[in-house]
Amino acid sequence: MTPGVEHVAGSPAPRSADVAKLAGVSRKTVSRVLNNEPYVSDEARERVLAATEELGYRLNHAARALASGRTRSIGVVALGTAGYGTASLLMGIEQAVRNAGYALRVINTPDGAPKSIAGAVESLLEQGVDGLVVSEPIVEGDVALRIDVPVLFLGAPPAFTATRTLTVGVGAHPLARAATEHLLDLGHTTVHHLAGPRHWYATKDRIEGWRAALTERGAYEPPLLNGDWSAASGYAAGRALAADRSVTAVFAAGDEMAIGLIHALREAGRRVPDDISVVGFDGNPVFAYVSPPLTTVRQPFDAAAEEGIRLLVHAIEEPDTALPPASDPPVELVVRGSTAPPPPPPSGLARPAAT
Amino acid sequence: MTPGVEHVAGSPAPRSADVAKLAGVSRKTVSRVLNNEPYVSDEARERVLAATEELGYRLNHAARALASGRTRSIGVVALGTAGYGTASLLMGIEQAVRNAGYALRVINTPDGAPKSIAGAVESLLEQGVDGLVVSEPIVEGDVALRIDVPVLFLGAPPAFTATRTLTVGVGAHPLARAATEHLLDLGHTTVHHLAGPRHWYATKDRIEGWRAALTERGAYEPPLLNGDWSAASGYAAGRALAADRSVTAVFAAGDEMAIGLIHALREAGRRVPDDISVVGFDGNPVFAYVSPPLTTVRQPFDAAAEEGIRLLVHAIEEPDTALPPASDPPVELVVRGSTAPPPPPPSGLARPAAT
DNA sequence: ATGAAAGCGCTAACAT
DNA sequence: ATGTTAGCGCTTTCAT
Repeated sequence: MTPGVEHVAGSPAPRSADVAKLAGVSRKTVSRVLNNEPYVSDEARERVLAATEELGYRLNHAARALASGRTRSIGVVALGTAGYGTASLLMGIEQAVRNAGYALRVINTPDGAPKSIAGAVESLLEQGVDGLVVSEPIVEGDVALRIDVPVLFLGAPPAFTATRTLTVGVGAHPLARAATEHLLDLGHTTVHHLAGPRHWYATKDRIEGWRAALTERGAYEPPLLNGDWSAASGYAAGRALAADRSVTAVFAAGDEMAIGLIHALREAGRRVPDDISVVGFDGNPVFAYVSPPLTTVRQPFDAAAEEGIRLLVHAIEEPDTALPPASDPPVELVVRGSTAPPPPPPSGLARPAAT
Repeated sequence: MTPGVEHVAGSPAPRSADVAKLAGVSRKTVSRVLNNEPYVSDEARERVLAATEELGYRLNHAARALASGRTRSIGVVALGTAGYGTASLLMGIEQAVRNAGYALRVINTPDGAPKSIAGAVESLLEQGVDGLVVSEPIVEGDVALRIDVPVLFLGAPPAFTATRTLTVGVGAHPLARAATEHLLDLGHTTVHHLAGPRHWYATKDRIEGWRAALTERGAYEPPLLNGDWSAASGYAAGRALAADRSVTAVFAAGDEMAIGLIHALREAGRRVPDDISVVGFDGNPVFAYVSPPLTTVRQPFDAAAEEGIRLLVHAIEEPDTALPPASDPPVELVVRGSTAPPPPPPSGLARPAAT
C-alpha cells in the first residue's frame, strides 16, 4: 500500500500554483525549492515538499525550458550499429548523462554520413538540448550549421565548428599500438592490419597506432586490408590472407572481424595461433569463450563517456572557466589464446622441423 | 559553398515573429505552414518557407510543447546491457520512432528492477513525452504511478497500469518452440534448457515455448538451468552439464550463453554437435563464424519495434479509434553447425561403435 | 484564407 | 526570506 492520493483519471495535472496554494507560499518559493535555490526557510521547504508529494506534482519541463532558456537535456548523435562497441559507448553516455542530472535525447545515423549527421544535429538542436555529443563521426565532407551549444566529439577530432567544441579520445591510438607491440614482442617479424571501413575516424586512429609501433621497431609495413567491422568482412579478408604463407600475425580493428578472420584462416588449414596469431579490438567478453579465446585490447568505453560528459557539463554550466584536464584512460591488453610466437621458419637450412 | 546567411555568433536566434515579418504574414500563418495545416495559400506557404530558410529559423520545441500540450517525443525505458539483443531492439525503436516523426528520450535501468523502472518512468513523464515504451521489464513487484499517456510494453505483458496500455510480443514463445522442435526432429529424446535469469519475462516466455514443444511430443522435461545471459554463466552451466552423459541436446535462451556452454562442454571432452547439440537464441551473425557455427533462432527485433511504435503512435494520435491488429512476426530458425542427430547409444548390445 | 488576442506553466528580475 | 510582475515562443481560440 503506497500512501498518497488516488487521482481520478481525467483530473488535470497539478501545477506549481496548486502546490503553492496547498503549502501556503508563493509560486516563486515553490520554484526555489524545486531548483534547490537558497533563501528558503527549512519550514517552507518542508511544506512545499509535502504538498508536492501529496498532489503527485510533476514539474513541467517544457515550461521550465521556455522560461529559463535551458533544457537540462543533452543530445547524442550515435552511429547505427548494434555492435558491442557502439552499444557499450552509448550505455556509458546514457549513464554519465543521467548521473550529471541531464536527460538524454538520441538520434541514430544509420550510415554516419556527414549529411545524416548534419540532419541529426539540426533535429536535436530544434528539440532543444544544452549540449551535444557526436560519437565517432566519419571523416569525410563538411557540415555547415549554426550551433550555439557546446559539442563533445567522442573518439574523433572536431568534425565541424560550434560555439565551443571539446574532444575526448577513446585512446584508440595507444591501444592499437599496444596490440601491435604485443605481436612484435612475441617475435613476429611484422604485423598485418585488418582495418575498418575507410572514412571512419576510428579506422584511421587504429591504423596510425599500428603504423607507429611498426615504424618504431623498424618492421616492414604490409599493405592494409579493409573490412566493415562485420565478421563476414573479416572472413573475406581471411580468405585472401590465408594464401600468403608469409603472414604470421594480424591485428584486426574489431573483435568481430577478428573472429571472421580466424574462421577463414582455419578453414584454409592455417592454425591459430600456431601458424598465425590474431589480435582483436574492443574487448567483448564473449570472445573469451570461443576457440581459440581471442586476444584483444579493451576499449575503456565507460571511462571515455564519463570523462567526456564531465567536460561537456562543465562547458554548459561554467562556460567561462577553464576545463579540467582530461585524463588518459589506461591501456588494457587482454591476452588470451589467439596469439603465440611465430612458427619456426619453414623447413630449410637451419634445422629439421620439429614435430 | 552552401548559400545562406552567416550568423554572427551571439545574435539571438530568430523567432517565428521574425519569419512572419520577413514573409509579410502573421505569426499564425507561419505556424500553419510549419504544422502543415490547411487554409494557407500556396503563395504564402512559399514565402514563409523561404523566410524560414533565409533566417535559419529553428522552431522552439519547448514553446510548442507548452502551448500545445504535446511534446512529439516518445520515452523509452531500456534494459541496461550492451548485448546484441537489447542493443538491436533499441536501434529498432529509435528508427521506428524517428520515422514516425517523434523524438526519442531514453533512460536505461541498469538492473531492470521495479523500483528503477518506476523511477525511469517518472523521470520520462516529467521530461515530457506523449507515449512510453517499456522494453522487456522484469516480472516481480509492482509499480504504482499516475500515468496519463499510452504505454507500450515490448516483449512482455503490462507491468503496471496506465491510461492505455499496449503490448507487442517479440514472438519469443514460438521461437523457443521452434528451437526445441528442431532438436526433437533431429532425434533427440529430450532437450535441456539453459534459461535466463528468473524474474525476466523473456526468460519465462522462452521456458514456456520450450515446455510446450516438449509436452506436445511427450518428451521428458529435465530440470532447468539458469544463467544471466552472459557467456560466463553459460560456461558455468556447461561445466555442470558435461558430467551428465544423458544430455544430448540443449537449448540456450541466448547466443552468448550458448557460446559459453559449448566452450565448457568441449573442455570437458564432449564434442559439439557430435555428442551434444546446442541451439542459441537471438541470431547474432558473428556466431556463424565460430566453431562450430551456432545454430540459433533469429529474433525479429526490427519488426517488433516497428509494429509496436506503429501501435503506440496510433494510440497517441487517435485515442478513440480501434487499434489496427498486430501481425505476428515470422519464425526464423537459422540452422548452422552446432546441431546434429544424437550419438548412437553408448557401446553395448546394438552394434560396435563405428570409427 | 488570414489575423488578433489570450494563455500554456514556469523562471527572471525586481520588488519587499 | 519571500512575493509580484512580466515575459519565454509558440498554439489556441475566435474574429474577419
